[in-house]
Amino acid sequence: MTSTAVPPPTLTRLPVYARVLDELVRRGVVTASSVELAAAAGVEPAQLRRDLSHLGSYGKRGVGYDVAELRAHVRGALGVGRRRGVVVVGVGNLGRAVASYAGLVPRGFEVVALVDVDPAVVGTTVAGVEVADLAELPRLVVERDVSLAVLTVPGGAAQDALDAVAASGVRSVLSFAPRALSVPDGVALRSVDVAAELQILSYYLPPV
Amino acid sequence: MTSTAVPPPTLTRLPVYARVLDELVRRGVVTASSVELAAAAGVEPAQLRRDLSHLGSYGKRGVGYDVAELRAHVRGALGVGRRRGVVVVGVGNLGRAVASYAGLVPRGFEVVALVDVDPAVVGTTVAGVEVADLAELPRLVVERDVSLAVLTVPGGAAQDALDAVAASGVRSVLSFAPRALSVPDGVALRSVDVAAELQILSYYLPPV
DNA sequence: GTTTGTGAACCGATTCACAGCA
DNA sequence: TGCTGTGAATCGGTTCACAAAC
Repeated sequence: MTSTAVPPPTLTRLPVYARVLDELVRRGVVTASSVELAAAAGVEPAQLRRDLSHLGSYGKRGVGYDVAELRAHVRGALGVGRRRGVVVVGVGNLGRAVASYAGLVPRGFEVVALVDVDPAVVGTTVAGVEVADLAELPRLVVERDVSLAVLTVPGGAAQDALDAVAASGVRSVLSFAPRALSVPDGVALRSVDVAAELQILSYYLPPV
Repeated sequence: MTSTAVPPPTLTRLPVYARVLDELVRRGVVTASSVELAAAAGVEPAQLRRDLSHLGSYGKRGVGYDVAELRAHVRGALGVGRRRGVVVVGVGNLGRAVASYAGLVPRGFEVVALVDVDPAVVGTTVAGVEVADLAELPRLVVERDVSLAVLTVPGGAAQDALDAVAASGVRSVLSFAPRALSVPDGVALRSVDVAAELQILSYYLPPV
């Protein structure tokens, strides 16, 4: 099976596999079976084999997978081959935390721009990047080769922020705002809602 | 259909419905149909009706749903009827952002404890709460009635942190660490991985 | 008339189990 | 022999479409 579209559930697991393969490369492991990889990733072996089959046929029967080769293919499928510029929209506590997050660089992401609408924040420097006004966004996106946006604005500002980043040419957006957003054409949006995650976990707590 | 187990996909949508219903209550809306609710939540009407049917039968045919009543049932199903104490484990940038996040209180969550292992951080105050040593966790969980933990520790410390919160009696955990974690018995774990989200979004970017 | 709640059909992902290859 | 890749079976969620209820 060659690279036709990857099913969404598989896509969400690819970063996990990429992380596992990174670790194996770091430890100098050359070959790994689906059983070993699946155990490290926390999935079933059949699931992992099916997932990988959507990318191509990179294993050897009786042997397993070449770790370095497989990692290259997983990375290739995710499009994380090269550095990606990220703009953080909304420089509050969460925006600052994202801008300072050390886990991005090793995965190929670099926060190259920060924007906000608050004059008290614009002009300050966070994680080595000067905060610009939201109006500068279209220019920054072009000049600094921004591929992705992270929205860390209050819920009420999220739709405007999404429209603004879309208008400036960014097509992939990660939102932390607790809102259902109307997604402009051609834009890929993923959302993380911390309060919602806690509410989901509350379901499993013993009742009152 | 009465409240047997709620399917996981439905469970992830309930917080969205809760938010929509909050907004309608705020605007003084008394009744809403599945079509209206679904549009506000960004799902299909049939999906919403099926989801709600897992909670019980609270609509009136020809009329729709009583907004206040439905909200009470959704909240009840999520177990967000009353305030829940939260401990934040790991007081770095992200931990501070979570502790300061204004979106938690309106949804019934209160950060009542912060712990870290770094002596430079222990003893400082963040968002009105003094940071304690990780060793204090079992005592704090009991004394401050902690129901949920948020792990904002480096990846390498995540498994230990999870084991520690589980040992101290917390059964619901939200982790921000980019690791596959082995989950202790009886613990519900959800994970948010910001770098993984960006990698998933990278898939949709134009190739190199 | 309107709208819910739900069987039934559909669709897609997961899992099984084994043929095929190293 | 050992392990992959994948048809086939299975499982579960989504969507359709309509009878029942208001």
